Amino acid sequence: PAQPALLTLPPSTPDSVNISAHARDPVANGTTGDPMTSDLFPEEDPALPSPLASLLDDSTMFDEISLLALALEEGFSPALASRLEDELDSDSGLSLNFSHVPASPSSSEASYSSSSSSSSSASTVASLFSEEGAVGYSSDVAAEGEEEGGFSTDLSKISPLSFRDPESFNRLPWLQHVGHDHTYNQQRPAAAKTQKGLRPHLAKPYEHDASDRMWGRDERRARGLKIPFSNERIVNLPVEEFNDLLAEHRLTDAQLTLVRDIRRRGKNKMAAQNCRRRKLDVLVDLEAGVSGLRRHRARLLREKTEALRSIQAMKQRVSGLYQEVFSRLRDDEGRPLAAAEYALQFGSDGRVLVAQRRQGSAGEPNRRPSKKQERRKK
DNA sequence: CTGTCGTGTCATACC
DNA sequence: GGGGTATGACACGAC
Repeated sequence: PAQPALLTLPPSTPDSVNISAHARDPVANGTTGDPMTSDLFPEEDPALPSPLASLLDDSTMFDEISLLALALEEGFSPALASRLEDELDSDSGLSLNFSHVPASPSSSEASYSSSSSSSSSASTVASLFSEEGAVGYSSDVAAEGEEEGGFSTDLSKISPLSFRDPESFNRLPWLQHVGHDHTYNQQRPAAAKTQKGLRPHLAKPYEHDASDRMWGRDERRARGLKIPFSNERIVNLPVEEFNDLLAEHRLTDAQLTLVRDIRRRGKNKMAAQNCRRRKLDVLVDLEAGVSGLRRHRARLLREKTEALRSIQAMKQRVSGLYQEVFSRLRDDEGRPLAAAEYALQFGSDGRVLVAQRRQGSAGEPNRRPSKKQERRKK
């Protein structure tokens, strides 16, 4: 015998009357609108009147919950997942599947860059993506490039978060198959290409044929025009030294043009490499952001499901209390009230009224005239 | 044979 | 205005 003590009712007022015969007067049933009461009866189930009928309409809620449960399987539904995938895969020209990140600026890239790139562009990159943005592009590093490819084998420093560090980026295990060597401005031993036939992707100082071809082109042109210094110097020398170099040698217009072209192309080649690496960085960051948002979304869905369950439990509890209260009500002759004919109304002032249901309309109770009874419950 | 990838180069905009 | 950088677009060879 649970005590229905959850309903707090105000004292009886002059408006309060007991249920009587004329309470069932059909004439009065048509009127509505006691502003102090709210109609909370279910219209479709007179046998189960409930003050939270509208909320107890579970047809949508359960659907929602079941959908949520489905969505929670992996944080989101397959449909949403595929939609996300589609959105993510759209354009960009680059795959988002970074389990096999294809492009990898080689470590020797750093050796190829001039100090100038670490000033403006690198700082811009750093501000956008990482403090480490494009570090390592100093002429100091350029000296290290002499080690022919510069494939360090210090794997202990490898970290998945080291994408932005060109050195460690290149050392990532899943990138190690990319053995391109971009020390284009250095003379290479002819033997370098001989490794290609054995293990092309793992050959240490493997030189990309395309780069060889292109670099060789300028190299040949330079030789053809008898440029008296190396292309490496042409590209990597600081402006002042470069101008000094040009001043030292009396160059023809053709030579001058070629030298400036070589320098421009070399600079742009590095810029392109940096640009592509940044693009990959952006994609990595975006993918991390997507993962974070997916986790966040899954958490919110879990919380929502939990909240819905809680609401459902509360509704059931209230419904039970309603039934209990109603079952204890009696008319003037001591008979239990028929749930099909009467229902409880709850006023905003805390009053609880027994109202007669509207004739013809199964669920809608009569309001004002049926305020025949108001009882206190303790 | 075709598609993809990596790269160099060019054109262009911008600083 | 020259030099450098950033980036989209394109070409090309490798795979």
